[in-house]
Amino acid sequence: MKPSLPETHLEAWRRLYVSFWRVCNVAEAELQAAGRPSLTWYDALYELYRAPGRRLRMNELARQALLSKSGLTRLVDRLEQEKLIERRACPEDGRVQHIELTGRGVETLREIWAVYRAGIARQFAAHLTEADARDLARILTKVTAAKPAG
Amino acid sequence: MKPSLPETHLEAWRRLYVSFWRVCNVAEAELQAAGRPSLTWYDALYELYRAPGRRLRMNELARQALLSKSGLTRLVDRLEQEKLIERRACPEDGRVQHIELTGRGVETLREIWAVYRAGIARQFAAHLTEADARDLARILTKVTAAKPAG
DNA sequence: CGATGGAAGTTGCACATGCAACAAAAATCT
DNA sequence: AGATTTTTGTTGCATGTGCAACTTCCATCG
Repeated sequence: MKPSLPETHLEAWRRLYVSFWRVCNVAEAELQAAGRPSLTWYDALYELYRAPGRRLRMNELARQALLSKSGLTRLVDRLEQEKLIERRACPEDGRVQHIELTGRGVETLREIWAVYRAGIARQFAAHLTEADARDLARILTKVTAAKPAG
Repeated sequence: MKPSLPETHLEAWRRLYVSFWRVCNVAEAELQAAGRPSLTWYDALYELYRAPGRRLRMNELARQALLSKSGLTRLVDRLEQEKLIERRACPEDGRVQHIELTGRGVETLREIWAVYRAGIARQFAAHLTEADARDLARILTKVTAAKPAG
């Protein structure tokens, strides 16, 4: 199977790639300067925040936070140490750990978000009109909505 | 300064974020399955390939490959070990190292690109019309063209 | 039931990366 | 010229991450 990749599409990917790193690097730098945790913690806390009951199993969280199983184990170790989450044994399945966001976790999530949000606003949103943003979201939804398979 | 970040813009960022990781994760997995180096190597080799004379100084390469100075030192160590680049002392400035892409480096670059390209085509480009890609590139250029400052 | 197979998380290890401290060389200043 | 400052790249250390092997528990099948 020969994948077709016209120059226009390639150029779009390049721009997306650079945009992503531009925003993330700035945000990471600002988070560190502000003494806040990194975007990795944000992603994990945010996924928990969105989840029903503010908790997820390790497996689900790993997939949504884009980490490997082992990577997540260590991340959860750190989050637990900071009392941002709690590990709860699942009564129905002895293998499963429920990771539950604490109040302190929500608080930290908001602190990170304040900084992250500012970075997105300045490095990204400030350059886009309302129409731009709408188009962008519409087009990229086609990518994200598709099955991740190959 | 209060940064404004309307919901539309935020949604656009979220889609971009997920799109990026989707493509990169798949590409990384496929590169590893194919026994090829990672995207980090690709980025470095590609920047060298684009550069006039196919060489750059450590500083420039670090900035373009989005790595820290020390990170790049180690990366260049590995690339040199594989004979994909060569370190050349700069005759005009004793502090500077010119990093020069070798023929073998170009070859490896093409090998990585074949796999990477397929990933982009399937996970990204396949979902976009020509007009989508054009719009995407046009809009994101506004982001990438802006000064990275804050 | 007991045995086999599979799934969920955790650990050992290797490796890649960033920060801070450093060495060497150039630029600047007096 | 000599001293100070700046720039460029490299190293020590700490940290974060993935893969593979392992443990524990559940599911399935005889």
